[in-house]
Amino acid sequence: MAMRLQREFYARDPRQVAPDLLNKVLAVGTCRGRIVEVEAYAGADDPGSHGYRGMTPRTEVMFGPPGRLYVYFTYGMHWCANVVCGADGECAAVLLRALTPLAGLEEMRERRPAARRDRDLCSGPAKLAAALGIDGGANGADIAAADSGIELLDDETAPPAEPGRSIRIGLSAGAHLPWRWYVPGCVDLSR
DNA sequence: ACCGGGATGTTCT
DNA sequence: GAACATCCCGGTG
Repeated sequence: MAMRLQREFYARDPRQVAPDLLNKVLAVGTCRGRIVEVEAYAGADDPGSHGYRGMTPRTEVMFGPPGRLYVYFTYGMHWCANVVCGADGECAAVLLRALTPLAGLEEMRERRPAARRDRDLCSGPAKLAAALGIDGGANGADIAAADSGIELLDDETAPPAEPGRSIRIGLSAGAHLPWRWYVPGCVDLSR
């Protein structure tokens, strides 16, 4: 029996939440995927965070209450999804970087025609957002609420006892901070 | 396999 | 005007 993650789960430092999110399940409509790669973004301490220079219209959700989705548009064509963490007023989030597809694969293939194999469907932050149909309309969605169309579930698969850890991908500022976690050996990780 | 470049437009300086 | 928490395609070996 899969249980929705409660708000207290998110109301912590994103560097604690991030490894705990490994092997949790993201559900959007009939599509489901198991989280296998994440990155933590803190606010004031973190030059890699969108919120490093303070709140702007784009980053407002990141500074708000935990358990919401922060969805941003990048490179002129891609959406990426974060889970907002920490206390209300703090800037903190965890970027969802890769999933193992579990259900709704046919729908994902339709949304991601460029994916040649199923392991390419969700193996990157913009890929998984596209596969599950997450876009700007989901920004600010409260995934801890009972009536949320987007959910994070615990199906009692424990996170890896020894998760892989590395620096974050694609950053210039804050590139040295080792705030990426992943399921070692998983074939669905990003490139 | 690896590498290089183009797509595309919002956001902030 | 530059940067960007990316992806895809087409080249070469």
